[in-house]
Amino acid sequence: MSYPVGKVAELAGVTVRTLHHYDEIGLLSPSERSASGYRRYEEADLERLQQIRYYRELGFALEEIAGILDDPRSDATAHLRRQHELLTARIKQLEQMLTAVEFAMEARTMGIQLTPEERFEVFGDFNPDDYAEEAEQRWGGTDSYAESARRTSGYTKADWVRFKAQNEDWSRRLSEAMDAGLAPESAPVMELAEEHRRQISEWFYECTYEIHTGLADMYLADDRFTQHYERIKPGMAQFLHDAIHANAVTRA
Amino acid sequence: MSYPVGKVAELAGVTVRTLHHYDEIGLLSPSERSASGYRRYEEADLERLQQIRYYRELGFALEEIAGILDDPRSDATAHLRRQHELLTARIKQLEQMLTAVEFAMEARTMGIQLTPEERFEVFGDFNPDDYAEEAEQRWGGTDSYAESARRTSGYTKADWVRFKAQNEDWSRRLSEAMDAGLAPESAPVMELAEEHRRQISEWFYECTYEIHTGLADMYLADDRFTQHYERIKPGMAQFLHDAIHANAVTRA
DNA sequence: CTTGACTCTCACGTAACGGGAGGCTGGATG
DNA sequence: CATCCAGCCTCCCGTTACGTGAGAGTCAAG
Repeated sequence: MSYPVGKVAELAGVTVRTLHHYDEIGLLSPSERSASGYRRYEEADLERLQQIRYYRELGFALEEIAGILDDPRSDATAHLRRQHELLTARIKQLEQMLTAVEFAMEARTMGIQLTPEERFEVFGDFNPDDYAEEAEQRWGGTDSYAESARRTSGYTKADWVRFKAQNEDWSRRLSEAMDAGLAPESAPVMELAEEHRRQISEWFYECTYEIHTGLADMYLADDRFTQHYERIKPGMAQFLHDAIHANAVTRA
Repeated sequence: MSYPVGKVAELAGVTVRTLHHYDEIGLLSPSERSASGYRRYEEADLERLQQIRYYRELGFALEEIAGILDDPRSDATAHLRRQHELLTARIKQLEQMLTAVEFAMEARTMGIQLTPEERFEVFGDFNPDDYAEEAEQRWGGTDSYAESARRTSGYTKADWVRFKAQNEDWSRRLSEAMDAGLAPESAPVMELAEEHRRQISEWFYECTYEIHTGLADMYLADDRFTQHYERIKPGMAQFLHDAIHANAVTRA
């Protein structure tokens, strides 16, 4: 299954010209061309385009994106993790701007003058464009790279194997709890739910109880997730969902 | 009091070149020049620059911004109001992107394939740049302008006078309630707090209870706001603060 | 009175496309 | 089977919002 340029443009919400441009500069070249020279985009190309769109939205330059995506040290999961952090930071900043607007509004209705510093407080040290640059510095290519790269940017294959093992161990114990006839609300099962949450936090992003229950709902709402758990053990999706909710209620 | 170009650049978090550029295209020309030709920016220039920065951050083109800012139908308050709406919308979108990233992450750890539609769902109809364009359309220059302009973009002087009157009436009644020895937690005073909140919602932006209590805190934390109320009546800042909090607790 | 930081005005460079021109292609249709 | 017409191709020039010096004047401090 492959898609022509127009279809991809429509899907991704960009123009055909943009895709041509990405091809020209080598950022995203379709993995195939038809006999007549038509561009044909495969699934993998779409995934790359998805990453490109996210990084673009976060203010990265195309050349930087190329560098990031072609860096063999970070895989798809690492990108998602990084995007998660960047998005969180960005939202935080916009919320600050929102507060600043509300402040300015109140000041206006009361005829209060803002100081010059206050006017631009929120833009302060980082102007919005090169906050990508700031991220660059944090993750970029210099000294302290080694440490932060491990934490935020990319896991080694060994790490990945370790995570897989941890995760399988966890789902085995969850399965056993079900066999033992324990209730989702029981203490040991809630502890397993909590462990699940901590695993996500440790390996991917800070998983709040709110996010966690959101995931739990998704496990039931989306067939593919449901089936993932159902294949491990029938009833597990519902069981895990209930356990996560129970855990969130009692802990949060 | 006026500032040289370098100082302004530092304050606003832009380069000197950017200010030169804004001057060239007539978007922001300093209200004065020194004898030797140095640019001197006044307070009013800073306010305009502040507006420019916000609209830029929201994705508007410089020419559009010039049009918006020079539109005599909207004043500073209208801009703030509009920016509030746009920022809220933008944050909402980024939060959707965040959810999408979390989704993609979960999908990955379970080895689930995303459909092409899902990959770009969040970019869907509006690509992030021309969502300013979308806003343009909503507020821009065509048919249904008259209505929406009234609601979101600019108030007439008559409206403004009406608001001032409403507001003064309200603060008079608040003052009377204090004279009558009513407690901030009493029903009639909480009703006045609620009225305050509704006024903000009606005239400026949707003021949730959370935002409202935030404003209340600010009335105490920021001297200028405190003094605004203290000048109406000593103790009013604290009184209003308590009333808003009491109202939020019981209503929300 | 000199130095270093700041400012001025050209003027060319760049990133990320937009928007045609001119010409193939390929599935549907009379 | 010819004929559309939408979709695709490759140039190639235009645009926006600045970046980046070059060369020269300005100003407060020592």
